[in-house]
Amino acid sequence: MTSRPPAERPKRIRKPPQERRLEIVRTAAHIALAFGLELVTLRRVADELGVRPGLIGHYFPAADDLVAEAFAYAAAQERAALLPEDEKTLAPVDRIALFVVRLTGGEHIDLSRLWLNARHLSRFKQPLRRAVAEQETVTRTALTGLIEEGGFTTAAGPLRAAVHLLVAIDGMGSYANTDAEDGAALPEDVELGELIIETAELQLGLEPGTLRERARANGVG
Amino acid sequence: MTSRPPAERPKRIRKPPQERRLEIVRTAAHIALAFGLELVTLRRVADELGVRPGLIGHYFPAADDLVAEAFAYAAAQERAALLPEDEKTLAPVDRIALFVVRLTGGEHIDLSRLWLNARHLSRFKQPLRRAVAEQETVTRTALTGLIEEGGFTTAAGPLRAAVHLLVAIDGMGSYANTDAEDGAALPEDVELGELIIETAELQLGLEPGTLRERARANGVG
DNA sequence: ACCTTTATTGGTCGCACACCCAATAGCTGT
DNA sequence: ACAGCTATTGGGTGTGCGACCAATAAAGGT
Repeated sequence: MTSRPPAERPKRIRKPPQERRLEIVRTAAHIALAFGLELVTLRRVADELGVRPGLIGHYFPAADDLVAEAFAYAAAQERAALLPEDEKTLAPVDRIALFVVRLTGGEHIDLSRLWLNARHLSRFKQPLRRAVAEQETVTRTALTGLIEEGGFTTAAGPLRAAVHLLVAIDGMGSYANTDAEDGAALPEDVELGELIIETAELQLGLEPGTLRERARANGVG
Repeated sequence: MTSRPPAERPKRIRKPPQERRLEIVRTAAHIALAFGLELVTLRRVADELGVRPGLIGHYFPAADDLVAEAFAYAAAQERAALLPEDEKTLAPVDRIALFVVRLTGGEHIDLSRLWLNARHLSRFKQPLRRAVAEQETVTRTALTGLIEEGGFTTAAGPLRAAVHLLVAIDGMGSYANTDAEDGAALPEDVELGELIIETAELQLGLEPGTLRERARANGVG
């Protein structure tokens, strides 16, 4: 028993660049969601993927670009889940209802964390700042379009109504890392999600309760 | 000329612990405001202060505590600037007007950045999370008190009105790092500060324009 | 079958960080 | 004037990071 099996050379798996690249971005997005964008590091992604760090550096010579792409990937997925393409047949009020109710449902807490993360980190990383601005614009445009299309009675036009709502959503997201144990940030009878829905109904000139009702009618909530 | 002047021993200045400690926290708060909380590091603070890193470690054996105190210090100063003690004689509506108008005036952009920074970083640092919750509570309590005292006609009580407003403010703060160059995050005719003031007036049952007017009447704006 | 291309490895370098510890020197009370 | 306390220094350890590079091996074209 003097000879050990020869150190098990890791079989080298070579993939088409496009595929490998996607794999890397997906993994990075997963890390970003679960642990935060600052942990999207060449080493970390490589570990998760079972390859060597140098390989990640080969695809992303500047690590900041990977961070930005990871965020963009996750954010795009999120939007697809909140405003699915296959719901385009629904009335605007229904789509908005689903959007808001899903968003405040509590399952998107990790997404809120990610956005908060990105908004802060974009202070230091220009590529990420760019990606955040892009994702913002896409969502704002989509929401503004829905409001226009729905013919709501807004106080100052669809765009401003959309921004009002998005600001409220980001405000709620600011509390995503607040732990109830650390001094009870909010009295428990104040539910942030409720406030967002109130804001939406206020901005769109809807009767209180309309959005939840529309969402429930479409099987959410 | 073989002998150089003996390497100029840095004169060792010994200060009373309390004073030194305050000095350290002040310096840390300054760094946090100017460069971000992640740059509040033992080395960095020591450099700024002209001492050796070990000294900072002597006062703050856990670096996270310094970060938390730096934030708390800056946040407390901010509140003192937005809701000064010596304005307690003013009517609640005036104090709230000054609070909101000062906040949206654009000079507090670095404070918004700091809050965003802290809200995100508190995900990883428990002492900071605690400090954020504390500062939040103090501000919310003060604002709720003002709303109560002012006898406004709120839709759902002073606390909820206060939270509505604070969420909107945090939402605006989310955009503190958005650079106009990176894809024009917002159409320029949408002024976030305006939206906050609108929200405040809406939540407090005030005529549009009231808050700016009250602020101007008190010499701000 | 060989040859070119390049995806992938393995390792190095320099940097910044928190944390720890022994030696030193300024201050205070006696 | 002296002694004790401790604020302050100087240096060392270990970690994780991005960037860089030469060597290697898998795939594809001819």
